[in-house]
Amino acid sequence: MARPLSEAKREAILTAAAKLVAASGTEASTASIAKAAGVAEGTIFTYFATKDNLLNQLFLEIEANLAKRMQITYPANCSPRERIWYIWDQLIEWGAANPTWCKVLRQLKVSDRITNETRGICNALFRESRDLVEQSMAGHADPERMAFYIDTVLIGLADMTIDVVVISPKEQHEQLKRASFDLYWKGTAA
Amino acid sequence: MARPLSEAKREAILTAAAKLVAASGTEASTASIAKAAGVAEGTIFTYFATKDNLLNQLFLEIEANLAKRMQITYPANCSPRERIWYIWDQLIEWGAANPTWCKVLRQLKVSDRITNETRGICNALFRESRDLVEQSMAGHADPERMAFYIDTVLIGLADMTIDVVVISPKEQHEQLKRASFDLYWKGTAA
Amino acid sequence: MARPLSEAKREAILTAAAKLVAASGTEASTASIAKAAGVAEGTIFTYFATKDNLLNQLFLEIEANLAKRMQITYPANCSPRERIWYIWDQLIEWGAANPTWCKVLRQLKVSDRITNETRGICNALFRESRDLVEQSMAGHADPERMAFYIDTVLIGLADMTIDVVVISPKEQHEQLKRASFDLYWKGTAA
Amino acid sequence: MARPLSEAKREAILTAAAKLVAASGTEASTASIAKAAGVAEGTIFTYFATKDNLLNQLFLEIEANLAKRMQITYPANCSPRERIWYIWDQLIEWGAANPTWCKVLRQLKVSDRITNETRGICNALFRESRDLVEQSMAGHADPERMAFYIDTVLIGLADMTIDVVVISPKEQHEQLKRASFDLYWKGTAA
DNA sequence: TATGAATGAGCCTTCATTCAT
DNA sequence: AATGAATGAAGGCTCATTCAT
Repeated sequence: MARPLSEAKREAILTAAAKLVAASGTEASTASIAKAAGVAEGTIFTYFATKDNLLNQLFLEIEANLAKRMQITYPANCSPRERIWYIWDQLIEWGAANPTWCKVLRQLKVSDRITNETRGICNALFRESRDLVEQSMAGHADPERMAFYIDTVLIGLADMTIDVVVISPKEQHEQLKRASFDLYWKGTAA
Repeated sequence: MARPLSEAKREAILTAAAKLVAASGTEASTASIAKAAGVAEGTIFTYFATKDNLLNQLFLEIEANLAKRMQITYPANCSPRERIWYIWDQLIEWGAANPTWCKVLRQLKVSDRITNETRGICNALFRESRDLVEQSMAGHADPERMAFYIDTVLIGLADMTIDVVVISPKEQHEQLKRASFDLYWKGTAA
Repeated sequence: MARPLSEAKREAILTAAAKLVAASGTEASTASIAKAAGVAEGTIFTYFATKDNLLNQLFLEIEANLAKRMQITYPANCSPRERIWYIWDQLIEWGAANPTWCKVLRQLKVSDRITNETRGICNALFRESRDLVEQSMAGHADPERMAFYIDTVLIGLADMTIDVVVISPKEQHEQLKRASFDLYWKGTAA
Repeated sequence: MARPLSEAKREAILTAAAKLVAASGTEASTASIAKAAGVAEGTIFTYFATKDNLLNQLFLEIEANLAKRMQITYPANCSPRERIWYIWDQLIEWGAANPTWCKVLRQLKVSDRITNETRGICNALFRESRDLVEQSMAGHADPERMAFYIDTVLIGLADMTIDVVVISPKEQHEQLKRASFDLYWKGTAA
């Protein structure tokens, strides 16, 4: 079969799925997703072979969007600390701007319906950004702890911050962003 | 009284539920839980009125267990830093010793089947420990950021650490515990 | 097994069953009946082998009670019309006094859980009264229609009357009883 | 549109439901109805939202069918007695021709699964016929007893007659119809 | 005997997926 | 390609009945 006709329809399905998975997790039914997307129940299956496939694609799409946001061209003469700050800023702003996607990620990250293959692809998406972070952290943090600081703490702390930002009044956002960045930078100092 | 309700059976059901929810989330079927518990399908409902009730009780039971572990009597002449270290140590050790429960918590925390009432009760369970932490952090961290540091970061960072500890070889545990504690303590310094 | 110890308990179960069957038909659960009777769920089955057995006994008991009420010693020098009137009066008064039992009969008469054997026994209970009625009607009604008048119409018309009486204010009872008796007597005249 | 909802399938389900409800009352399972209708278990629920809904629709459909049969155009110069006779004739013939439906009505009339709304709609269906009956009875019966004669006795007596007709050999039908009509007409005379 | 926990078949309903239109 | 009716395997839960206490 050729590529399905309507990219718009595919997006509509993914958008609807995001809304419903954010609210109810993977238990959101395909029928409810179809309805929210304004398409017929069967149409979902011409764009996604199975529900699991839809969930994996949704996960992938959101992660890809975030990964793209992380691909930053740093200003010239930028200190390592500033670089990390840029990354940090992008992460939090992305989360604040896309709270539904954040919820989806939280739901899907713990679901066994997301395959290891999908998870692998996502990791690859962030490889480049990750390496840039590692370079920026090189002179700052203990090399032995580097993997822990980057692969576990960075995203995790940002996630937490986003969670709080999303439910806080706007005037506190900047301050929270600062607090969490400080925590990260000072905490990871050798 | 006829056969009394068996606490052992209740525990068997909760244990089976923990194992299956850890793996598959709330989609674990009551039938599969019953089977894993070595109990008839109907028996589940003499101990728990509904599946949601079972999930909430499971959540509560695990949180209560953790809360109990947090109730620490500090050694005399203990510095604030050492107090936080004791807390930290308990958290990570609990997680390392109960990886299944950790997974269950992660699954259930994002599920809308856990009621607000249940969440409220759990918060209350940790109130005392939380206040002790706040006292210990009083001279150390910026008061304005205290809530963020304690309510969001402390548990979150510990969770992350546990996740890593659980999948790491034993000889790295101590080192990971140190790394994450350092991160927390240094990061939260005013 | 000897006769169960407590006749009172048996009656309690039947009374509870009557109340619940009147309201919900045979779908009333044995558990709900046990609860209403103030006995344990299992106890029902030491008095009645199965639920169907309980229902049949209930039917039988109520019919027997009604049959007993029908065994009338007529006043001397009583005209046929007056005899039928006595019967009629007893029927309606019994129904007005026992609305729950009436509802139970209506439910159980259409249920296939009441066996033919039970129905046969009930018919036998009314044999004597029936024959008295037939004698009284002998000079009044067309013999060819007698069976229809007695076996079908008499009870049926009385049932209807009872239904109306039960939901009517007391001051209309006498008048309704008269209306339906007139209908029967005049209608069956040859 | 994809496959349209099939009126034939809807009828098949209702027909199967009628057969099984006639025999076993509302305890007839949806699975057994689906099987008897030659349809998948789930299909029942694309035609009827719930089992209760199916039962109510079934009741409604049968009552509507009967109501339609009651809408009679009387021959010109027809005496009141003859009019009632026409009604009577239609009622009994309908019952004799549709014994299963009669049983269904008897089962459902006593079930609390039939809502008051459904009962109200059914009453409305018969309003017109009822008024015609009242006009025909106007010079014949005591006005004070009119409601009782029409709303309670007419249908009730017809039901009884049908019950007997259904189990009687064909050559007795006419005679039974006559007997019950005579009973009604003579019995209701002022 | 009385109790009520235990059982597992069965109930109504939902749901991912298929397929006729 | 799009539709939504059709399917039948689960799913959560109920219930008559059994049986350990």
